[in-house]
Amino acid sequence: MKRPEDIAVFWFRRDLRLHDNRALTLALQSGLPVLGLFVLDRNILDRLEDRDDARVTFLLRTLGELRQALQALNSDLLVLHSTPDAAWDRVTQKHQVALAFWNRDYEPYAVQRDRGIVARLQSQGIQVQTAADHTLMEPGTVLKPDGNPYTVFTPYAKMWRQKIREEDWKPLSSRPSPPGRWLAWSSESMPTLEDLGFVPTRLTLPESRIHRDILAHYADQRDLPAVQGTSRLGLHLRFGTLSIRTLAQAAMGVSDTFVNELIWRDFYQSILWYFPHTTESAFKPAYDRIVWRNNPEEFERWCQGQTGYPLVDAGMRELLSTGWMHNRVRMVVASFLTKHLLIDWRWGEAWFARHLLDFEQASNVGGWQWAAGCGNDAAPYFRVFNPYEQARKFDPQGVYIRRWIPEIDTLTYPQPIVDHPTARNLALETYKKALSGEL
DNA sequence: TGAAATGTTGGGGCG
DNA sequence: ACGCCCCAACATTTC
Repeated sequence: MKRPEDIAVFWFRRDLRLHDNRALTLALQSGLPVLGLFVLDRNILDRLEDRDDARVTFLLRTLGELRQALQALNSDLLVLHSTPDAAWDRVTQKHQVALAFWNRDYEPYAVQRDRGIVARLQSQGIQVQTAADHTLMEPGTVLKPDGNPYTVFTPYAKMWRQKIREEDWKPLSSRPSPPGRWLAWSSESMPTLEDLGFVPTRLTLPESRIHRDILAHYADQRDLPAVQGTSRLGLHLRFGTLSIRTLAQAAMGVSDTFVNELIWRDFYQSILWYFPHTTESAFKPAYDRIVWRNNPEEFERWCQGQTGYPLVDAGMRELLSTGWMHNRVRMVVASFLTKHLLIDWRWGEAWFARHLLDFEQASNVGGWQWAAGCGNDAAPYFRVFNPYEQARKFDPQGVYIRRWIPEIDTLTYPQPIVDHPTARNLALETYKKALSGEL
């Protein structure tokens, strides 16, 4: 009987591509035949609220493409629907695994999951190697001179720009040297959407193309929700169908404003890595004393785009209709929920997490805490967006608003849910109370 | 990556 | 010509 061959396993997670993939390149350089693995994680999928969650459609479509690409190389992609622990047990029982590779993930759930898998594999004598791939400067590489993490963006960005080197933002050459080889085999079939209990989304999924003209005009156009002035690539960065380095290379020297947004992305990854409790509680503890009104009917009207504030409703309807919302409008609706309606930012964070195709936990939590005023380097609490002013400034012709609220000029459009000056003053009072210590 | 309130300035109408 | 008032425009402070 032939002795089974030592193999390497590459665990795909949020890096669903073959090119410019750091840990995958390491795996292919190991000299061992590489088996590609993806786990449809029950811990995650079972908690999704919507059976037509567009991200599951996207995920399965992408896995299908990845699988085809590997089949063209006389290999395959092993896709298992289970918990990561059980999936790895199955892989190590079937194959003689000597090495395991993956790219690091900085979210609290992923950190805990990976810690468990590392222990499990090491106890079986399997060596684990990880790499930095998801960010340009991964958490831990941009620190204050005293070694502590930055909590304010501006000095972080300054240090980020000082520290970054060409190898941090240049994509890897598409052909690793040595070329490496994939394990020659054929897997059982891949689970379908139906197998997982999901149905196809009705939403249109964005492409991963980088438009150079959008980058070139980014600084001037990014705040206009009626215009296609932003990259809309978040979904692809989240699943790794677009390499962050490919995007950075396109933006470097073209749009400093856009690069700044990539720094915000790294910044929030670092914040979540060093302060994982911020998914649950305010970065600034005093803000956990805010007495939210948390009116469920008002929350529902916010969710459905029925607040009677045109810019807010346009944004919330855009989110439900497309799985995406313009960033300027994200700030407006977040300010409105937390300040005008005095609803806990976690409610809004959860709604965005459920509906945004480009949902990224670090950016979502960071952004919501920023808007609520309770985050690191946040907007001061007294900075209350006026939805009418924001519309006047950024949608002066009302093009965006009319696109999403065709009934704007009819009687069917609701009256404002709250009066702006009244709501503003109540928000200021409520925040002030929480911060002054009285209750 | 704000908006409102308050303060200052300067031009024009008018007695 | 001058002082006074009004108010828009801009600047500063406050929330």
